[in-house]
Amino acid sequence: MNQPNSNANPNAPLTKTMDNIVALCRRKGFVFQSSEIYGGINGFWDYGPLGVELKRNLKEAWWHDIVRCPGRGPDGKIIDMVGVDCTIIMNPKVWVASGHAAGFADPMVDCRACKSRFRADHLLDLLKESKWVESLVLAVSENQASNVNFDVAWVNRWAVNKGKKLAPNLYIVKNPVMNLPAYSPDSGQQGLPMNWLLHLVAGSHAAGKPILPCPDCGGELTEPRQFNLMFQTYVGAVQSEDSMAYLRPETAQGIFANFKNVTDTSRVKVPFGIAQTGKAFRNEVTPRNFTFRSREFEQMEIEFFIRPDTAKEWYAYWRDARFNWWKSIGLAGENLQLREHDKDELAHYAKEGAGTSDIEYRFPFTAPGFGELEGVAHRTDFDLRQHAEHSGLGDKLKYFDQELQVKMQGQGVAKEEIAAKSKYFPHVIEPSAGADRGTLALLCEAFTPDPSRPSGVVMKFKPRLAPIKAGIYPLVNKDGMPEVAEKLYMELRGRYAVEYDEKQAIGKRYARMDESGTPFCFTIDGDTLKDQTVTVRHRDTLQQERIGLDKVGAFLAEKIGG
RNA sequence: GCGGGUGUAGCUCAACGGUAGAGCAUCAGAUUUCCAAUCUGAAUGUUAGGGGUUCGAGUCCCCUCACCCGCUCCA
Repeated sequence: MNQPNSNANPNAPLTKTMDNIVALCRRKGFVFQSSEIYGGINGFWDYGPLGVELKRNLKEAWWHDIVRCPGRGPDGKIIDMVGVDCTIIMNPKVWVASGHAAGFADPMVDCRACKSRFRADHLLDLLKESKWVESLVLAVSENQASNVNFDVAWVNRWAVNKGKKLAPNLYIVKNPVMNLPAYSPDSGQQGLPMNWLLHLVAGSHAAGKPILPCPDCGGELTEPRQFNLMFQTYVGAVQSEDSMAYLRPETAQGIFANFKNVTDTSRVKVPFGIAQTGKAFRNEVTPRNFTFRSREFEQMEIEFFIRPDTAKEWYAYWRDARFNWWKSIGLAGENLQLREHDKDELAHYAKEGAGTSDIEYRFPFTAPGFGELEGVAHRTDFDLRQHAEHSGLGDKLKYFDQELQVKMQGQGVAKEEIAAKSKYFPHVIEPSAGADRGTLALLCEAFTPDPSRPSGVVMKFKPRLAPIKAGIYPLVNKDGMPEVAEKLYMELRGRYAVEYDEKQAIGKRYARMDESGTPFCFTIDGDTLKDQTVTVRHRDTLQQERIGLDKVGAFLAEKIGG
């Protein structure tokens, strides 16, 4: 975000940089820093009067299009979708079952010499790829048949030559004349020969404990430290180990935990989806890039439950449907892309699945790269199985597919087989979107510098998403115009977010509308009083037209849609 | 967490270690006939916060916080 700030020169045209977008968000009341008057708090953001409308519009569009009016699936049938609203704090066993309690805590090590940081569980892999280790292994293996019982003299020789350049902070480079002990597989060291070699050159014998050197410089690493991304809290007034709980790191588990409740009460049948919006919390190591990586954020998640053998088609369906949805709300240009994950970046539960893809937006701070808006993943039956096991419900958590049962009965399948196959754990396609990231993408997409306008910038939100749909203004604050404008405002405000303003010159009011992204202005002028028409001012084109005073509501309904 | 940088009114910036200011924006009144118009007036600061040096600190020193950049991390 360290882009040149065009505000430094008030005469220079505004540019589409993150600094300028953040400044507009602050100035117009889209986004504020949380607890700003106390100096803020890292990784937390508030939405102001305009921002809350924008984010609500995004979430409501999602809820409307996903839960109320989902389309037809790949099977041609109307999609079955219901919603839930689960608590942020759940029984801590949920996070043991989901794997978050263990998996969200990454042990990290730091290099004391060069200050690099690594994941402790990636250390060996990083070392194998390290330049100085490559050189060392080459030097050692060139000079003997076995890399197990090598001569320590060769290691010392490497240390004073190549090692000095490649790994300046390595133990044996700093202590090249030491008498190295004879490490061998029989001396109690565990693991691969690579390990012994690394422990040897890192001076493990001197430190009295097995330590590994820094992949970058060979320096001494700190003990692994836990970086737990889960927010902890306590339930009840007394804090103790027993009362410890977590703020959810994702909303998905509330859906899985309620799977049985929903199927028992709502008459949904596989394939069907459960949708939820809500806050989630992660102690990110580095909150960065405005609201993009916040520690408190809101998700819009669907868990779509399917027969395992239909995973491919449903995965493809949701991937494309979600991509098109983001297009439909205004992220239509080249800044939106769909990216299929490579196998090696898949989450543990998705390795065997039909795939994972990200819907990504090119934010000013990621450009020319992209940042994730939504992930669509085939989660297999991992979560339901985990909850079946950890809750003790076992097979009771399985879905009973009566349609399948009837079908198999018709085919004359054996009774035992029908009993076994008609109860199963459905697989899951999970489209998981970020509401705050979506809002941020809408803000970035809308931000359009325009030197020809007094405001210098116009926020081109689609009417459906715009925080304010229309401004209703008397051209001048007299001659009966305010009365007519106020009456129109009172008629419209029950249905639409509209604004009434009678102060200052009309040009100033239009300019403010450009910055808040209001797509239409209805201006009551002298002619209105004669022929009952008003001027419509279009934000994007600056063009004006006249329509009947009684047509304004229908005009908005048509333009906003939905 | 590590390293580097930044922090003065809503914004953009001034102020030699010696009384914190300007422009724009905002608000009020007047004016008015379609794009930040004009006139008059008003409000605005614990100089990020705390401590220290000094007769005196926005300015020098230390600590904390926040933000930015790089590293790291990112189910």
